[in-house]
Amino acid sequence: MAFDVLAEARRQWEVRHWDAPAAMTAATSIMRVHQIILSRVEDVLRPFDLTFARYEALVLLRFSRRGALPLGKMGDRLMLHATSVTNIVDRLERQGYVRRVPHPRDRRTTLAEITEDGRRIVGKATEAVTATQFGMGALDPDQLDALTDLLRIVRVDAGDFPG
Amino acid sequence: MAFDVLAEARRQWEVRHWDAPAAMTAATSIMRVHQIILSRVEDVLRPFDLTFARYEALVLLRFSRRGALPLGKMGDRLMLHATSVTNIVDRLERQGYVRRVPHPRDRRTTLAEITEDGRRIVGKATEAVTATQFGMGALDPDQLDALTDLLRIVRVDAGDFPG
DNA sequence: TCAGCTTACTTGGACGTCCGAGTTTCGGTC
DNA sequence: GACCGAAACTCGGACGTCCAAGTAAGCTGA
Repeated sequence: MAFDVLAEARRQWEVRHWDAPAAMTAATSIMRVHQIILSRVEDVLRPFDLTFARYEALVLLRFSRRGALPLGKMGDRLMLHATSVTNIVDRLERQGYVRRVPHPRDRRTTLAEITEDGRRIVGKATEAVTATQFGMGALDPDQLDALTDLLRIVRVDAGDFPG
Repeated sequence: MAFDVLAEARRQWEVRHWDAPAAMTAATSIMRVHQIILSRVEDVLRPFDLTFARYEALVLLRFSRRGALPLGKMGDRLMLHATSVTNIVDRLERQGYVRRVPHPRDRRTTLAEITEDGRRIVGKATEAVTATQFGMGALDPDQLDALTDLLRIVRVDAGDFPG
């Protein structure tokens, strides 16, 4: 592509005097960069037979004290619906990276526990992903933090946390 | 949620001396804000029976000179695979917002043409979406542009356009 | 104690995205 | 003029996400 399609979209938007061109452009940029990062990270994860969603879930379990968390808590931390967590844990379990374990005291609750294979793969996958800087190698650390700070404002506004 | 799960993830990441914590946090923030924006915009679009993807496609056709574009060109502009465009045009056509028209000279090519209904709905939908500032009302225009500028660097790096 | 509300997870279905593979058509080359 | 690679689109399948609805289990209060 020889030109910036988002800049062109904004130009058209402004020519027609439509509202909120800056917000439109920023939102569309987010959509596009999301797509870029996801694509780059998943290219690197593919040899491990992992997607970004499953990789994140494994990292979460790897970081937890006992290597196990209730599915509901996983949904809170990953900010996913319960159904998405069920789906992800299903697949990870089929791959042998995770095991479903009943909660010792609450029979409603299921724990997902990372296996030895899971620990091994998350280590290797992390090496590969960090080597690509999560697809954001074009930004220096200050720019990355500036970006994170701007995005935090949107997250607070959405009620992710008090701020 | 009473705390910033991404800040907590970064803390854990750094405690273990894993690499590229700033990139990890920025990438994860993008993922989350993408989800927030998409959810907010689609909430507003739901009454029109549109998704963001289909809305964007309609806007693109609305902006085009003849109200019609080859599917391939739509894919370039929207940065989507050909199969995604086929899917979106299928649905828009079923809704009566778009019509498939054969290309006058190249029989391989199909044009998607916006209908009168399509023009009407895109106007109404745009009013609704801009009223919500594309879910980014928490940022002022300067911050939106700063965000767009940072994201542009990633897009150029990914080869979206020469820069 | 037990009825009713809440919590935790699963199921079924819709949607958008991608990939790989296939069909039709175009166009340049020999 | 025929061949062969390239271009444009479609099809089938996988995946992740969401929503609505359903089931099982815990909890609360009269």
